[in-house]
Amino acid sequence: MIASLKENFNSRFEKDLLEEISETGRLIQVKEGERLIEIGEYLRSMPLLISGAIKILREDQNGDELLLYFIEKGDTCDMSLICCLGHNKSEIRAVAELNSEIIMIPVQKMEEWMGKYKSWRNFVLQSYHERMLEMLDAIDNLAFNKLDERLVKYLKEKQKITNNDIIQSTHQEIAYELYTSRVVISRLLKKLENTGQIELQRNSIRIINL
DNA sequence: ACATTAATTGTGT
DNA sequence: ACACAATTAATGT
Repeated sequence: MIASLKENFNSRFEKDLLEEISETGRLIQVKEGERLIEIGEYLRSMPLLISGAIKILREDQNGDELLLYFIEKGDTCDMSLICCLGHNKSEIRAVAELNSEIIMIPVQKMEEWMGKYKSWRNFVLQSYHERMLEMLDAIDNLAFNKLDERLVKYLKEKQKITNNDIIQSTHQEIAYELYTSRVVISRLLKKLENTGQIELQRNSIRIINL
């Protein structure tokens, strides 16, 4: 566990902290599609992502999902940070996008470390800041209805987390994540194909140049 | 190997 | 948004 921990967080955390993490955290493995956090749940530990990727979703009254953002290795889930600290219910759902490894840290410890380790405090604050900016960006895109931009961003993110130029999803799945209809996605993808940025295949999309 | 069905994608209204 | 055609994948016989 120490090894995988160091791989991702070595530069960020001091030695003592790394040790404490490996002592108190437990390493769990999740399979693709598994739900980590459900809306309304109380969180008693916070996740550090070692490998893989997690997607964070919001749900509306009808039970429809909207993709908020992805978490990659080396990140944590900021919503769960807030929930833990405030002892609130989760406002979001977390689903594993890929098979992933996660270290779960109990709330008490993370509170303790906030005072004890500067690197921990910085990590928390910085990732919180990053996510905040990303959220603002997402809100902009929603407000101005730039669906094509959202789609491009989605494709890029997916390319990044899978480390693969070929994206394995149907138009329907993408539409569901971006909260639109399949037809809209199909048309937008077609445009991107015509401008030579992607190549469309059945059940998959190849990214040429975004 | 073939036929049938279901799912995915493209397009016009 | 809806309807439908065309294409492809999945399944059973």
